[in-house]
Amino acid sequence: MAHQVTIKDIAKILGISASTVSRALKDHPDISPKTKRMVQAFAQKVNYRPNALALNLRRSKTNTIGIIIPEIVHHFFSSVISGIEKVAYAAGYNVMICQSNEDYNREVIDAQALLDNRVDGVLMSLSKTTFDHDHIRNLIDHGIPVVFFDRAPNEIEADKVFIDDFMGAKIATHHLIATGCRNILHLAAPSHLLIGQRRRDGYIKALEENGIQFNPDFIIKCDTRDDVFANAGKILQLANQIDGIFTVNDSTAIATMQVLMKNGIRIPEHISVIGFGDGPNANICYPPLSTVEQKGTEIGKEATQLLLNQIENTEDIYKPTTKTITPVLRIRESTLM
Amino acid sequence: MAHQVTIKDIAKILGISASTVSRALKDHPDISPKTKRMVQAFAQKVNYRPNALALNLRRSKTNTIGIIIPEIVHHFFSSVISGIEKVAYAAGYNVMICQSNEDYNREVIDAQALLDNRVDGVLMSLSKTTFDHDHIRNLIDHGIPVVFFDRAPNEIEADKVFIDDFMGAKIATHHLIATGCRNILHLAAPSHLLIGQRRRDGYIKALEENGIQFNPDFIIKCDTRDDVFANAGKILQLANQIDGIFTVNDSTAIATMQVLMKNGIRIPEHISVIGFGDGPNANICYPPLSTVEQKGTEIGKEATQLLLNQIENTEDIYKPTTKTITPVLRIRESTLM
DNA sequence: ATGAAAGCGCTAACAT
DNA sequence: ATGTTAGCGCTTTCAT
Repeated sequence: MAHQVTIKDIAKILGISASTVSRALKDHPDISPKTKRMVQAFAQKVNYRPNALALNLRRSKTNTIGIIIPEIVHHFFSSVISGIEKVAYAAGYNVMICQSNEDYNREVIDAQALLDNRVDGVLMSLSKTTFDHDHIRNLIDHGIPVVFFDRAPNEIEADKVFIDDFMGAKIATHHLIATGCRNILHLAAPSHLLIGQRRRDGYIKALEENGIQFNPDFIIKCDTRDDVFANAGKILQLANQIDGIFTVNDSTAIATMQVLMKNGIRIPEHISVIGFGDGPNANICYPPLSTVEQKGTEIGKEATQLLLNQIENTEDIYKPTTKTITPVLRIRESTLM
Repeated sequence: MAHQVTIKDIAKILGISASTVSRALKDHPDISPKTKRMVQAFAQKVNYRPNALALNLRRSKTNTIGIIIPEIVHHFFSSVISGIEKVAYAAGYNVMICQSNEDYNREVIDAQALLDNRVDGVLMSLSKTTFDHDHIRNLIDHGIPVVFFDRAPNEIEADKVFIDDFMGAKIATHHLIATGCRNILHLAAPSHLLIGQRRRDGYIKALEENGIQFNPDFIIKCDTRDDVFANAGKILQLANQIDGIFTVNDSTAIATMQVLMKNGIRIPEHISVIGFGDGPNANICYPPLSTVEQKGTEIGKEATQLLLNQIENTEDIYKPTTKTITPVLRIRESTLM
């Protein structure tokens, strides 16, 4: 097992001091060209690599970004990670990932572990069970910048990156209207959830902007596959009054299409259906689902960029920004052209 | 911004030496109960936390596991990460994730970065463009244990964890036969890919074990959604000679069902279909797909366990193991009961 | 142009 | 029972 060669090793072998080696390696002007060449050539030969642990301790800087995420196995979140990873890597940072599993206690421990390891910054999305934010304040108090994505606490001033749910819902509904729909059903998430509320508002706004009277009967709380089956009767009963459906997420849209088609309703000829999310199954279902792309990768990239700005601008006092990413329409075959 | 309190700080305030503080904090028997109480109480009060950077350097041990994975946004791989994360966390380790993006050069850089950071071990799955393994040997030469999952090099002796593709295919085919199928089509991956070959062999073996004559016409190279559409004619032509289809992955199965149903063939009444993978869409498609679960989480857990064994058993020479995870059948509605 | 020494925070011989 | 010292690998003043 090969021992990692250190600056001291090089110094001893070359018969010079460690400080000279250190300087030579980083091209310090004081060092004579001859010494530099010698040291650099030798270092190369023995495959010298600085010990990151020692550097970290010395500089109190790790070039590592911490991530706290509710769950990794989820298309949206894994896309975010992927985006983070890309930008972080390009800037010379590593990523340390913690999964809270939607558990507040775990999130607290994760935050502490990242602090203990002196990560240079933290990107996080709150767990569903997090209502207290002392662990986050603790990070910030210790000078660790935090940027939130997707799920952020109102109580904390920090950079935040969101998808624009309102706009996404509006765009989706506009698309239905533009392709001729006039009576549009919305399958919604409960309105105590922010996304439920925002997407619902976007839907209503789009109707309004097109001079379509909003009909409260055309909103059903129904945001999971099972919900759709439970509400199948209600949906089918409305089927002959409507010509479009906007659902709060893709899996609801897909289940809805299945229920409708099973009952002889053709999509999009009789009813157009549009979802929200653009996960992998939007392409695989039948018919391929028109939907709104949630842009996880871009959210991850943006959040990381904001974090790096903060990490590298240590100078002045930082004014928190909130960035809103506008989702884009993915038109497939479940809506008319 | 709160300065992190150090052992030295505590020592100074309490008027004792740093070593006494250090010992008191870890309940060293030499320290008097009185001093211990004093130190521990004070440490608690000021929320003392050991600096992981200093510990890492001192012990040349980071309690961090490195992961190199081809891509994060992929159900199988993200499940593996999730499994890794669980076991690692329970054992007090953090995870550092690198995404090779199926790029050999990136993989080399990632390996080096993990080495520089002195991770205690590495879990990896090779990128598709990796044919040289010096970067991996480099890790091992420097005493960093490496465990592979899913994609491993034959040339390297190391722990490896795989899903048993052969067995999975056999189980799937057996299930079709057990539910009455006799003429089973296999939509296969190219046989130069290991999984293509192994799954194909499992299919043939199952036929054999049931005394069913293997018909070479009943294997079509077809392993993507687009492939299915391209081969739709061929598949439909065989439709009246067959009663079951085993596909090499789920998306192929789903596309096949769509083609068949569009042509009036009922599933599973006319033809049963079974896939391989059990990604999120197996539940969402219509009809819900019977398939073979690839057990990503379990693979991640097993691999991590093997790695931890190696990290912690530094004593004797290590004899590499290969672990094969047997996949399990997920029976849904695309096959008969 | 180079070297010696101190220090980042912690621990573990080695004193006493 | 406690303190002193040295050292993990590196950088950086401060000499020379």
